Amino acid sequence: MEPEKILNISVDCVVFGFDINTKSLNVLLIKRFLASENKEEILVDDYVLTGYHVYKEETLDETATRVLKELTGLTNQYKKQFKAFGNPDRLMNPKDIIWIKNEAFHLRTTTIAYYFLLKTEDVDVNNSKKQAKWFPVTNLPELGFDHKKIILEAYEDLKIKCLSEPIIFKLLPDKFSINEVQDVYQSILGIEIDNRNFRRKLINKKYIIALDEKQVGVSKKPAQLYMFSKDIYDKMFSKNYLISM
Amino acid sequence: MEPEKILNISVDCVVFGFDINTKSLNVLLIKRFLASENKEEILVDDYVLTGYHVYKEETLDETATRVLKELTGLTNQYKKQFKAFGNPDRLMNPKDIIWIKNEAFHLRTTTIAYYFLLKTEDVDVNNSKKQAKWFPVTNLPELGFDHKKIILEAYEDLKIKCLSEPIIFKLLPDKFSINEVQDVYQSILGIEIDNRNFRRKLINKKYIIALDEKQVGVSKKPAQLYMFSKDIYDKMFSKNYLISM
DNA sequence: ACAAAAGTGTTATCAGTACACCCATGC
DNA sequence: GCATGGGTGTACTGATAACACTTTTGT
Repeated sequence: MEPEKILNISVDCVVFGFDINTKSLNVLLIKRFLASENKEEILVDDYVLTGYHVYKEETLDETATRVLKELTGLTNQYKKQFKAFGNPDRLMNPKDIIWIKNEAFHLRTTTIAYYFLLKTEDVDVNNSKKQAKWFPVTNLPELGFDHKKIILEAYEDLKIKCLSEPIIFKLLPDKFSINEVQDVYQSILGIEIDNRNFRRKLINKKYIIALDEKQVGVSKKPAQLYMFSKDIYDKMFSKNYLISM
Repeated sequence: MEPEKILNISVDCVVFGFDINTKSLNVLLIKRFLASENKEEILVDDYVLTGYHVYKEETLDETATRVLKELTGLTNQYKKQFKAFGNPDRLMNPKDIIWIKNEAFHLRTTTIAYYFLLKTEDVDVNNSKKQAKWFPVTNLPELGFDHKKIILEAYEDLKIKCLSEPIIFKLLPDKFSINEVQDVYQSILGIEIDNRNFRRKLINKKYIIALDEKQVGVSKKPAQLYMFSKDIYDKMFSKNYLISM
C-alpha cells in the first residue's frame, strides 16, 4: 500500500544528463498525453518533469531520491534542492487543469524543485514504464505546468555552481580525458575555451590525477585518462574568499 | 477577515541586519514564551524566526514580503528564497510540540526559507508588537524548531553569494565609506582584509562612484563617501565565466 | 598636542589570455 | 599515407598579496 501523501506538496526533479558522444547537456522528460473519450481530440500532448507528492513520513531529500530511482533505477547521484515554486496559478494553464482533473492532485500545489547530475548513458530510457526521453537543454519541447521555468532556473543555478565547485565531474565517467571535461564546460556554459590554457589549468590542480591508462576503442589517438579526487579536493578546503563581485 | 491559510506551508524569514556601529552582522529574532497555567513553570522560553503561513491566493515571495512588513514595517528590501525545509520531525522537539498545541498549526509543516538584507538602524525594534531583538549571527540564543539550522544555512548562502554579487551594499546606507564596505566583508566572512589592497580594488570598480561628500558628525577625520551604481553594474554584464573550482 | 581613523605606493608573484603547429594512432 | 583529434610552449598583461607610514580632523 502506498504511504500517505501530502496532497499539496510535491518534489519535481530536473534530471540533467551529459551525453559524452553528442557533447550535449540534456534533460530527462516524461511524455504527457491525453485524448478525449472518443479518442478524436488530443487534449494534452507535451512533456513534464518527473515528480511526485511528498509522503507524510519522508524528508524532501528522500522524496527526490525516490522519484529519481523510480524513473531511472539510479541512486546515489548528485542532487541539489535549488528552489521552491508555489505561485497560486502555476498549474492553471488550460491543459494543466484538464490533466489534473484526470490525475487527482491539488491545483494549489507547491513543489520543491531538485536537480540531478548524471550521465545519459547510465539511464536506460526504453526500460522505463513512463515514456521518458532526453532533450538538449537548449532545445526543449513544449512543457506542461511551469516546468519550463523550473528547468531554466535549474540550468542557471548549474551554470553558476559549476564555476566554483567541482560538480562537473558528476556529469562524466570516473575516468575521463581533459578534452571531455572541456566539452562539458563548453556545452553547459555555451562558450569556447582555449584548449592549451584549459589543459594547463586542469592538470595543475592537485585533485586531478593522471592515471596509467589511455582510452580504448577509439579510432584515433587515444587520450590520457584522469580522475577527480574528492578526498584531495576536500582537504584543500577550497574556500579562498576571493571577492570578485 | 484574514485570508485563507495553507495550513502546512509557511515562509520563515532570516532577517539579516548589519549594525554599522558595532560592525556586526545580526539576525532579527522573536521571543517565544509560554508559562504553565498556574504560571509556576516556564514551558517555553527561547527565540524563533519570524514567519507565517502562506495564504491561498498569494505567491511565496508575497508571503515573505508580507511577513517582513508586519514585523518591521519595511518593504522593498533585498530578499532571497534560499531553501525549503520539510523534514517530518522538524517541529517535533518537546518544546515545539507544546508551543504548536498552543498556536494551531500543523506538526508536518514545510517551510520555505527566505533571507533579507537590510540595516539594523532601519528597524525600530521597540515599536513592534512582537518582542523582536537583534542577535549577532555568531552568537545566537537558544532557538526553537529547526531555526538554528535555517539561520546557519542562510548565513552560508550569504557568505558565498557576497563573493560574487554586489549584495553587500544592501547592508549599507546609500552613501558609505570604503572602510565601511571592508567592515561588512570582514564581519560576514570572519576574515581580515588588507586595507590598501581593498581600497584600490574597490575604487577601481566603475560602479563605485565617489561623491562630493564626506562623513559628517564624526569625531575624527571624516571619510570620503561613495555610492554603488546598480545601473553601471548591470551594464557591465558581470558574467565573465571564470572557472575557479 | 593628541587620539583616531583615513588615506597612500611599490614590488613580487601568480593567474589568465592569446596564439599555431607537430604528434600519435587507427584505419 | 592520411585523417582525426591529442597534445604542446611562450610571451604579455592584469590582478593579487605583502607590507608601514603620513595625513587629516575633532576634541
